[in-house]
Amino acid sequence: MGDTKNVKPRGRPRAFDVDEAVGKAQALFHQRGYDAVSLTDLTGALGINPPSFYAAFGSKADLYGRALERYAKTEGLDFERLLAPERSIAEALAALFEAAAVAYTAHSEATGCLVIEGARGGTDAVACGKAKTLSRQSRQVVRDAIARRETDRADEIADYVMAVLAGMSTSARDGLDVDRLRAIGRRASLAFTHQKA
Amino acid sequence: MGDTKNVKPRGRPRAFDVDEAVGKAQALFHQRGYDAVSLTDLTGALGINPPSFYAAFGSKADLYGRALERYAKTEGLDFERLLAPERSIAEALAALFEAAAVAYTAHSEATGCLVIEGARGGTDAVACGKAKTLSRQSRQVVRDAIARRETDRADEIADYVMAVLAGMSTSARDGLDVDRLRAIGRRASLAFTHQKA
DNA sequence: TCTTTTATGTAGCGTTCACTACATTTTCAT
DNA sequence: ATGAAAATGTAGTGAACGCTACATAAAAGA
Repeated sequence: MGDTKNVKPRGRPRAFDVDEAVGKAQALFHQRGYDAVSLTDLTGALGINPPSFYAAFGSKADLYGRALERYAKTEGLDFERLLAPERSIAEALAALFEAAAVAYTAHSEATGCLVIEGARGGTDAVACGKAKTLSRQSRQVVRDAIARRETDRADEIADYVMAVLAGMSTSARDGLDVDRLRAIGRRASLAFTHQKA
Repeated sequence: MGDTKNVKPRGRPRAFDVDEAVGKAQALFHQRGYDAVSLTDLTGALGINPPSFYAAFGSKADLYGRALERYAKTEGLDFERLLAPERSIAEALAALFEAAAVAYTAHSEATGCLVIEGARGGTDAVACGKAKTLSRQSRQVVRDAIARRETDRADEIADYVMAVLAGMSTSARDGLDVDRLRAIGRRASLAFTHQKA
């Protein structure tokens, strides 16, 4: 089972590992952002030449798309789990912000959220659009999870949650350590630990 | 009094108004961000040619610096006033977030905060540094204003305030209208309306 | 072996970028 | 009038960008 490269494809075999390359690209994009990573940077880091790059990935933006997907699977926040329905909203969001604080500072040279930072308009509209799509999907997941508990306030709370995550991502990129980021997250979840109005 | 252009400088007079040009540049940078505004965009918008541009402003990054300063003076949040010591922390921060909601959506084509968005690492390290300097100054003003009331928690609260402002700026750029932004600000200030622990 | 298929390395494409050399024009000071 | 000073328009610089033409190398199928 699993249709991973069992049959040999036919022609000259690829001299580098594609998945590994996507991982390296993900790290570069996360460190410096899409615009600040040039094709020369990428081919240099992968040890390949431009034709091999384009044969394997199509374009810089396409590779970015694969890096985003890989990030979402391997390092992105698991919203479904963190916002599981057995927790109260207060507990769930406190857990979410705590997880964000840890995740956004996990790699000292690649801080913040790749998706959130990528969704900010840069020079390339295609690349930015890919990140925005993922960001919207995340928002939808968050919104739906909240709606199970607070149906009418779901949109408003989702706005707040996305804003807090964006603020924490910004702060992480600004150099705040995990403890200061955690404090921001705890402060942000105070909005739910008391009131009801 | 005031040493505004009274004495005529000597040579050929400038064919355009420099301050007005800084204003146009400020608007362009605010709309698209530093990297996405090319010199061709700038000279086109100002109706001048590159030599006039460089004679007047020195470099793209220098003009950006002047645009940032102009923004801080004309459209930036007046932290000193908003965080005036006669208000409680809860009142002051609620007022700050309310003002941010309005300011960040005041121009439909140039949303968010120019300083915060500019401080995110782009391609140009010099331009980014100028924005970061202003951002740090703002943080210091906020921190000092808070310290007058909550001396030991000033840093932690300042982290939170800057993160909220960054999140609101992100949300504004994402297209949220003033009401949704206001709701985020109100939710964010709930952290201060109750607790004391 | 011989063809087909795919990936590779070399070299360079066209475009856009921020920025300038240079001659000219317009002003003030003498 | 004449020279100095400053800004202008024309035209183009070198560098970096994402990307590609093309011949060659390495594998599988016939």
